[in-house]
Amino acid sequence: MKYLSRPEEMVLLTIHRLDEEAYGMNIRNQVSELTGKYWSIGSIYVPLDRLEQKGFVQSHLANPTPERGGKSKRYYKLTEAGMKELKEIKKIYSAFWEGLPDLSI
Amino acid sequence: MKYLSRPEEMVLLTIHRLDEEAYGMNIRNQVSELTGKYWSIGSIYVPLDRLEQKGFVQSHLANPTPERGGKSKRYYKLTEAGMKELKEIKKIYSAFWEGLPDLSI
DNA sequence: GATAATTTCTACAATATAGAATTTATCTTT
DNA sequence: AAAGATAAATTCTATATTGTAGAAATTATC
Repeated sequence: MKYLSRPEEMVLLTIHRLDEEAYGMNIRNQVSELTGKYWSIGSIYVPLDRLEQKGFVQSHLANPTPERGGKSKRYYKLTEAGMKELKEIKKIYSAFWEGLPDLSI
Repeated sequence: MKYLSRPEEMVLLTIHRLDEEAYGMNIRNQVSELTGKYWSIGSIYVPLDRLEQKGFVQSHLANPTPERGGKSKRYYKLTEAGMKELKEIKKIYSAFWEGLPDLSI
């Protein structure tokens, strides 16, 4: 795509928002909350993988926590490129939305 | 998709912006101008068709004009559903962007 | 051993993107 | 004034990429 797709953008913004708490399931919860819709596991993890492939985020596996349950959390953070991409898309976006009757930003 | 894709959104906003002058080639020119990038013919017409299938725009073929050249223009306008969709996406979008360090809307 | 929280993996559906082909009007030339 | 050249626009089609769902696997505590 020429730009971040919408799910990619939502996930990327959510990683930024969650900061130190940005791991898969948490991201999913936050996206669900902000949109009010159901997001399948894949609809979060697949974009996450692709964002990492494109160099917009970096991840690392954390050590197990004392809470019950499974695999270690994989934490994500934005890279410089990721931040730059967000700024780019915000600029373009504003150009499209500005000055429209009934819809000004 | 859960929401308008980004190209769909750009095309839809541009139709709204161009108002009475919203036909394919004109939409393409405007999108190219606002993004500063190349947009192929298909990358405009395919989303246009899908927007119409989904009921977000309506089109009609105009009569030939006195200028030289080919097929009649097909003009597009937003439907009620299209306008509603834009408002919906704007609301969601704001929720994701608001209150972020370095990126507030 | 059961259960829980998380990630990994995989398949299929939908959308993005490019550009050739087609259509149909005016322009140009004779 | 007819015939071919040219131009503006749309329609069509194929391939690449992205979206979406959920089963399977992993690994911790109860």
